[in-house]
Amino acid sequence: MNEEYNNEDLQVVDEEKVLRVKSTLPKDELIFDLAELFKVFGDSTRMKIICTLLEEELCVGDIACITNSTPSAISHQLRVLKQSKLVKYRKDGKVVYYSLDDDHVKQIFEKGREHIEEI
Amino acid sequence: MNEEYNNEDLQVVDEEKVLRVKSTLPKDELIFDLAELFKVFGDSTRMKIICTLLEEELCVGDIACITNSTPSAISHQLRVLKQSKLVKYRKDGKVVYYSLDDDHVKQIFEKGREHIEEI
DNA sequence: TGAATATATGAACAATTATTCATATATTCA
DNA sequence: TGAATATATGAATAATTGTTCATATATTCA
Repeated sequence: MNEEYNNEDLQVVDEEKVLRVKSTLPKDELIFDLAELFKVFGDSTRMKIICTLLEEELCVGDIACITNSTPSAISHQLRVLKQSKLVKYRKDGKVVYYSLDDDHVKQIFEKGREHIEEI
Repeated sequence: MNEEYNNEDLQVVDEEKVLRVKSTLPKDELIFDLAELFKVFGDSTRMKIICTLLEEELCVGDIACITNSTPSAISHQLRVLKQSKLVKYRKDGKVVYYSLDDDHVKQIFEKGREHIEEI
């Protein structure tokens, strides 16, 4: 943000409107968290991982195989998905199985798909 | 993607599963488009713009004022939102009014908020 | 215990991108 | 017509980020 810029330079078209909308805005923190959440969906590799996990629980190696990626790249991205509470995991010996954490992922995915397909 | 890496190096844990999930994956193009769509939601400035437009139609200058940003930055980001068909606009003289293009934006926003707030 | 395997992770590099600044375009109105 | 205003946009810069590579950790099993 340009620290020099002062919005008072603007001739606001509708000052009342501006004040009203400003007062209804969610807290900056929520807006930031929402952006961070959608950022996680905003990468092809992670979106592919999500698509595989929509089907069933899978281990890292299998996800890598299905998505034509490397286990390392997948592991890095699973970490991101984990941090956003989008996936959970269970360990079984050497193998770590990942699955979607809750139904929001599927719902967000579906809403996105609806938007894409209705254009 | 590492072109050298060959997934045949992996000892796939469950080959049948891999083939089954692989066959149900959406086309690469849809996955890519979905990631591109969510990428648009994945920026604080754009998320703020979306929040303002959830309330009502607004012109560029008013959005800039409400979000404490510059008209230039807002205009750049509105372009991105426009390209994803998330916002539409109408001109009225010098002023351009932007609004959300359809209800998907609100729905995606709400699903995201639900996820955030239920953690 | 030691080799093999699955996954995780840190550092580096390359690519993407948001903002700024300068400027261009479009519109109004005196 | 020309000044003022609203918006748009291109280029440059700074910051973020995804992948790779090397390596570390954890687990199994011979």
